[in-house]
Amino acid sequence: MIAANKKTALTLADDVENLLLDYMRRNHLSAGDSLPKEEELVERLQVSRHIVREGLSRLKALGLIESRRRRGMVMQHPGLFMGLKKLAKAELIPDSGLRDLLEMRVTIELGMCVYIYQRKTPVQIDRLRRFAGLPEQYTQPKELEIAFHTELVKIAGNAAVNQFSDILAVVFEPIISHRKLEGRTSTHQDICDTLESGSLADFRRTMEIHLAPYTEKPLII
Amino acid sequence: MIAANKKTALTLADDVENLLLDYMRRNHLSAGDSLPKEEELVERLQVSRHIVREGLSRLKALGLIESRRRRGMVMQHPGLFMGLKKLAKAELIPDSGLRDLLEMRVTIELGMCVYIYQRKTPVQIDRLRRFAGLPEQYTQPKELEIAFHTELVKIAGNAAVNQFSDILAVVFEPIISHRKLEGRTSTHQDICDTLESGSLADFRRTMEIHLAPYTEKPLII
DNA sequence: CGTCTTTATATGTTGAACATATTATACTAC
DNA sequence: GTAGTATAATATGTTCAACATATAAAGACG
Repeated sequence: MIAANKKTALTLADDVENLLLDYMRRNHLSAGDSLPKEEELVERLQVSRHIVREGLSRLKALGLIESRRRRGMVMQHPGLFMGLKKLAKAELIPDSGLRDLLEMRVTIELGMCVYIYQRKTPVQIDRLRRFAGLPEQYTQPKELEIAFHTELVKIAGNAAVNQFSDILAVVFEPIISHRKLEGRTSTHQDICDTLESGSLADFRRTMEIHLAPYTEKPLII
Repeated sequence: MIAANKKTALTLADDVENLLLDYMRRNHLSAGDSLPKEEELVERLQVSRHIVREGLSRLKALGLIESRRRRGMVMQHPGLFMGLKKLAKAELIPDSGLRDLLEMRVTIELGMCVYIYQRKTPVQIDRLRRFAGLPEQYTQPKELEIAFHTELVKIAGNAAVNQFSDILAVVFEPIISHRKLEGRTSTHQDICDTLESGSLADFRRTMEIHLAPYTEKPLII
């Protein structure tokens, strides 16, 4: 198990990127704080302004900072899945990745049933019902299916899961097989009903039935 | 609900980043393919080389490409969670985010029980046992706890989940409360045993008991 | 045919300069 | 003194023109 197949020698911009990340960590910077200005970084790191800007640019790509003229580079609340978001939007995730992500997404929803049930409020259920039974609002039934589940999982109130779920909502449409969904025996209406007035066990069972087409063996495509 | 609080006018580097992503999508580029060389991009996009390099640098930050001297920019299989990985390594995820991620991670493991059980092999179980009962290999019991669960979830064979789980393994150690784990009634050995020779229901119940400290109400810290 | 040398090429790095938006300051008017 | 406006200062945005360097490809040589 020899260590390095890594030929790629570290470039100066790579170093700057890491040094900036390290600077943020050491100084416990959080959203709203600013980084030293480019000129100062040039002096402290002893590299050209160009390289500094490349390093900063990478932090922008990660959604960590935003640059504002005359104010400098200010930190943002980092989106946990910014990279995934860009990959998804650019449709650069290979099919194998999409399948894994779909399995992951469905698994999360199933596992989150407990929290959804625990943390539900009447308002949220009302809101959810709007996505449950009004297909005429959407041209494609698939979109309705996705929107409903995106909304459902939001009830659990887990911010990380919500970001994840929102991003994925865009990319699943093409890989969901409509035929597989037709045979199921529990509807979105049923889910709303059991969530509102059933037991946790009822709700979970309804969800399991509803998601069965996704969890069965040869997973779509 | 007025639309735009977005003051940040798009910079040229932003455009280049998006154009490059779009170029990859349109041409169905995947790992191994190369992008046009910088000089060519300069001509086609009519911006300075510096700007082109900034755009390319951002794709590097996302792990989408790697630059090799004299060969150009070649695409990599994109890590789905490259952004999260960098945030985690730099310890830039706020505590609220870590809590959500831990809940997400535990939820996934619980939901993945079915697949773990379905896809297990004797070899994997043997490997898992190495992390189950040999605390002397680790200085901190917490590290053992994390390593075991990281290994366990790998049996499901979901690449996306594996990446996610590997990244998170590094950051959870500080936020896991050791005291809460002490009272539980199912051990890593029990998990191995039921996975090997119990029913799916047995395995799932053992997992639920084991993960109970994580799923109980006031989630750590 | 294989090994070494040379050359061409794409990325890596630097410097100096100018453009531009926006904050901060100074100034005017009421 | 406060409000509104003109002015200057400042940090980021952009460009151009070089030179450095690693390395893949071509050529020379045994």
